[in-house]
Amino acid sequence: MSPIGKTRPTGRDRLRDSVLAGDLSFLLARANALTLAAANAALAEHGLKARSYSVLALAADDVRPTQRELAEFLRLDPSQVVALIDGLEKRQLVERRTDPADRRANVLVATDAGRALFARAQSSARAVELGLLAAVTPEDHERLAELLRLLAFPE
Amino acid sequence: MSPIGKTRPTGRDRLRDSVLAGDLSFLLARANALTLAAANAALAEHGLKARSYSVLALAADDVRPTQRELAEFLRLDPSQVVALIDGLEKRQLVERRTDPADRRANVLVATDAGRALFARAQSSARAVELGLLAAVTPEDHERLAELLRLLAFPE
DNA sequence: CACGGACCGTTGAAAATGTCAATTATTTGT
DNA sequence: ACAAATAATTGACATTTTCAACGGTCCGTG
Repeated sequence: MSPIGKTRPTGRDRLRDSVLAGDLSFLLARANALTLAAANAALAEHGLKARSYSVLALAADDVRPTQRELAEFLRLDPSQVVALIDGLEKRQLVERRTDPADRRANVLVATDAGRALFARAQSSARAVELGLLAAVTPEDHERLAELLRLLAFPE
Repeated sequence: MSPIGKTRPTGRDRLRDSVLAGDLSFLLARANALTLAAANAALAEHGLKARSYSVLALAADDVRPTQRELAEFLRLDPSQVVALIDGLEKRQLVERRTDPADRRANVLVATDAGRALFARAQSSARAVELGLLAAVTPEDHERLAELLRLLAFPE
């Protein structure tokens, strides 16, 4: 054994060998930051951001979520959901329908224009996602999604 | 084949079967949101947040990063790094040393108090991380980290 | 050597997001 | 019928993000 302690990689990216780089929270945060930036850039041409895209996706998917469900699913404050839907509704992409089963609640549905825009936006989003996953083998795509699901939806 | 279209899970969590739930960006965002909240809660007792913890970690690890390196590594604006370091420096956890090789740049080093606090904070952070990974098998921990690294550090 | 252009950290302002408490309308349980 | 709980909304406030401008320093070229 050499008596010398840690050999310090003096190169470009010494930081990548720090303890932090093994930290799951950090890796998640950084991966998320890059992904989010790429997604927002790609969605901009459709006048969307990741947030509004998510809301539109759920509306277009005929899930008929209430605003509360949206808030919890997207981890947003209910008041942010209000603003988000206001924006989409003003553009006629989405409509609030009062839930017949509970007149306090609104259920979100997409208009035809909303569905059309979502279809276009989705293909942009998919393209970006494939680009980000370039270094990951196809079978690992699903593995990654599975593992993330465990973190994203703890029982 | 049944002529009926999509069978709609009418249960608690129909949203989890939506197209969005297969979206990597969404899973990353949600996993990150939960993880970040848990980390912040655990770090609060040490007067830290995920951000300041990350900075302290790099300082304590003797990586001697410049502020610019910190900004890029943590995906922050350089001005945010200034504020972050100001906070830690005021608490004497960290010091700015002007880089002898480039007097424009500051290099960040941890004080003894900073190292001590980091050691304590790190064990809180690890405990939280293990809790979040409860549903993931130990060998998948590393697999997940590997996959996230590919996203977090595209060559 | 001197100069211009690039780069580092810092400041400050503006925009976007996040957090929270209060309000109205409705539901639910008793 | 009533009290407590819940859905959406509003408005206030804090935190975070984003950006442009500035002084000090470095580097390459003339």
